[in-house]
Amino acid sequence: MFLSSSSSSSTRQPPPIHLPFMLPTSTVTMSSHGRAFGNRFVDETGFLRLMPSVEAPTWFPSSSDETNNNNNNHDDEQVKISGKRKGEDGRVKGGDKPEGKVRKPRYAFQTRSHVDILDDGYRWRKYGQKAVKNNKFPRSYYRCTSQGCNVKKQVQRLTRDEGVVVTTYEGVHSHPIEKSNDNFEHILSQFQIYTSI
DNA sequence: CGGCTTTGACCTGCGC
DNA sequence: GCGCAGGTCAAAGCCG
Repeated sequence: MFLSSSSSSSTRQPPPIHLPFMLPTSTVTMSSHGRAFGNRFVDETGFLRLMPSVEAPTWFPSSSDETNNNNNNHDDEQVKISGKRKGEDGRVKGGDKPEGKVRKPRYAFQTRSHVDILDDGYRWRKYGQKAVKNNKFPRSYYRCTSQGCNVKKQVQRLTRDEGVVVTTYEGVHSHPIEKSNDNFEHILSQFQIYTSI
């Protein structure tokens, strides 16, 4: 089908970009080892910036989408919340897990890079890929491989700006980060290298 | 051989 | 009610 840029198939993983943040529990202070980014994470010119959804956690209320039109300043290529389903027979299909109606908060941000996989220090397993309407790049779905950790993330590249990757996290890790990655300066410099090409 | 990716099928919610 | 789009499952295949 469609390959999402250089990252797929032939060789397993391209050199990943390391993102040392921990998932926030309530608001959006992304932090890594005590280092807070706040929402001045970077911007337009830049490599990394928070999506509006991040700054407004009410983006995904428990009951489907009643408020998802509040913050519709995402582009047409927004990361859209939807999909809700009740499992029957305990089998889960489509949508997300049947953990009642409580939807886990999602946090989305953009990065400018030519690789899709942002290595945030956790181990992820890909469980799906879907073509998205109005987007020539597919969206990839990942789940944290750590036992008992239900965190998921979606990765999608924008059609309009192929250099931009939108990553959406859902849930909070229930375990410590698996790889050590502090040195955020180094990481930022990586982004600069990527963007300045 | 185990872990991971790929990919088609399936399920659900939403809009018309 | 129907069709579409998004999200997940699971079998098969690949790779280290």
